[in-house]
Amino acid sequence: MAATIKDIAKMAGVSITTVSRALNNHTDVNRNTYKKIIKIAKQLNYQPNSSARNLVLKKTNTIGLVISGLTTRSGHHFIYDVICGINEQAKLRNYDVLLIGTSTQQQKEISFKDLCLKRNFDGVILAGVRTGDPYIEQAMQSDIPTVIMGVPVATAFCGSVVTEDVSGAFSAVQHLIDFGHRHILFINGHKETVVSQFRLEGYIKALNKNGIPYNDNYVAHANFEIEGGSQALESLLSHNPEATAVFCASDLMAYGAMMKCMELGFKVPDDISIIGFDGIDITEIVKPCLTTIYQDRWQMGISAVNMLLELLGGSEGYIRFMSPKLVIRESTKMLIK
Amino acid sequence: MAATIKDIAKMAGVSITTVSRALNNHTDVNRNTYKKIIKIAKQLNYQPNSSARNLVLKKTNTIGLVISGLTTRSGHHFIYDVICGINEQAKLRNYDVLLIGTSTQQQKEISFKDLCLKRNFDGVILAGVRTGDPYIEQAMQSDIPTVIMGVPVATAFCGSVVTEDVSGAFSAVQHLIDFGHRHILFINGHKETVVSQFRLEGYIKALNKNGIPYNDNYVAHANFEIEGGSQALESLLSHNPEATAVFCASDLMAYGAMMKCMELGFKVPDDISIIGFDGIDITEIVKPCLTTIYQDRWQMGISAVNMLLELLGGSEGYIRFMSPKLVIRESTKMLIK
DNA sequence: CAAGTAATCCGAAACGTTTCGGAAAAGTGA
DNA sequence: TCACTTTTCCGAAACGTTTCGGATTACTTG
Repeated sequence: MAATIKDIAKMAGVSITTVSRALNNHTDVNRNTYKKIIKIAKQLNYQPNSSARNLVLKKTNTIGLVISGLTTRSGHHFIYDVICGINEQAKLRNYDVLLIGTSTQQQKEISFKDLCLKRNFDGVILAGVRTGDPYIEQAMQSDIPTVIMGVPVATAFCGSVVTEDVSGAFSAVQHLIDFGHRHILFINGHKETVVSQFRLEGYIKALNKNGIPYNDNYVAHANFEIEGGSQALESLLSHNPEATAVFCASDLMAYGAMMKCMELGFKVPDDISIIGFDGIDITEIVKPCLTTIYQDRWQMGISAVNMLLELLGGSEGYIRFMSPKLVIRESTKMLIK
Repeated sequence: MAATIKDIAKMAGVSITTVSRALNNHTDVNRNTYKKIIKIAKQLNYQPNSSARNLVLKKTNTIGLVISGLTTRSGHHFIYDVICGINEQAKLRNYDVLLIGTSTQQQKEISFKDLCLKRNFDGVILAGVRTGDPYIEQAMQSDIPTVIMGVPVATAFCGSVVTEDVSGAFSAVQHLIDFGHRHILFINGHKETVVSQFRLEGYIKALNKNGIPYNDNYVAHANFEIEGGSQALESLLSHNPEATAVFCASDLMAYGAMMKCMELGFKVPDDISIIGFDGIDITEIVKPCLTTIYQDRWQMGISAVNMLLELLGGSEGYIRFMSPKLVIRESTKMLIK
């Protein structure tokens, strides 16, 4: 069906070796035969068979993008941009991206190494994993170049890109404190996720720095989604009516919290200030616009690809920290005593 | 490095033929040698080299997911779910998904056929294309099994899954009419997209059916995004202050319109009813919750994969219509005279 | 003109599979 | 025991590339 190198060789009256060398721009092929070969290749609409190529080159130019929890509802707000960034950058660097959705459950059914080996990935980017997910350990122990997103690890073949969650959370809380708030609730993500502990750390740090005692009753764990934020807020507020501000570990939870506030008759930001985390696009749009800690997800994707290519080039893994940025909008307000 | 079939053959003391046959569960291999081979394979953590396999089998078990405009802002609200559906279903049917972002521009740089040939896709799902995009024609003319999303075409190797935009738009407008509205604005998507013409058709149909004259000044074209909806509404409303309802060809534009309404001092739905299209997740959440025409994007992804596999099985392409559903929420209201 | 060098080319092996066409060994029935 | 089948195995070719190691031819240069 499709034209092969043999067809070209036959038509050009040369050996397949010469065709291969011409097509790959090697030096020792005559200018004229080169031209002839290129012309025939064009004419036959020749495209090299990648399977054959990969086989002999032992390189697929494909990176596996393994995403755990790809299909969780609302996941798109965060991971989509990462995917786009990866996709763009990979294309730029001449790599293809093979998308593989997985889950904590499925990770138990097929090992990370098997998953990758079977597909001959040159390297893989692993995202969406939670603490305790098998693939984290397995990736670190395998010799497949891998960059893990969101989990700070570094080995010979394994790097990571993570946001500075501690400082992000810190600046969120500091912002609220700067606005005069002292009773600050914290709706964190689920415990099994690495970022949650860091964000808690940042929360506590900011409190400490400002001489505000940490109160365990002020923090709740939810699932990063709207409903979770909504429920958590209701519970937290009923036990701590003195609170005037809440820091949410995701924008979606922040919206959930905000809706619940309105439902309960509190105005945002007049009665209660709310700050989110992520900087998803609707924060710029839905009123009141959400003050948040913005993560450049697109750039995270780009960085991941770049790091992976460094690993492929032989360098050791490291941790790339991305600093999130405080974006002040309408959902936080100076506290009036 | 990685174990090959040869290694197993050597260890088991049999030929590679036998190993291959055992691994592929052929019948003519002795029960005991079979067991021995399987055991050694496990022990060596053998995974077949897919490049070699693809080469001889002339089949990659990979489908190309070619998405034009993957990286457009806010695109995630729609396409993400489609991707997830495709991903899940492909995995279920034992196919891998290779993601390729493209654009109208890039389509001019490399032909659809070359793009696919180079990667040895078994088949392709093409999404996000606009009328006039080169890949539509090229896909239809190539012999690569392809399903196109959103463009109703059908050839021997080419099918499509599309939503019934006409009836979707019709029921949106009918809903507004049922609520007593007669002056109904329409903020459509850009003209270059296929769905836009169908939605306009549905809009007009509903008007006609109810004896309402069509007014060209009532319809504007925008870019499917928030800002577009916002601008379009302002312009439309300033010229047609008698309007009491607006139908938007995307939820995002509906939100843009809604924001602008609020800004202009109109209440939604009290002063103006708004209905969107798509049913993205925030329509359930952001107040007032948006009445909309819901498209099951996940199911569209699944259907696309299923159709592609039918094409791969040798059947002819056809058009799969998905019916969108009217979901009545808070942004539309009975008109009080 | 001889000898050395540069420019072009090619044969064959290799990559890791699958599979065709048989061959050897073992079992069957008379 | 013989002729036949069945069971179990294997050699070799093929898939479409790349590349090593040389071979041929043409060009220099003194």
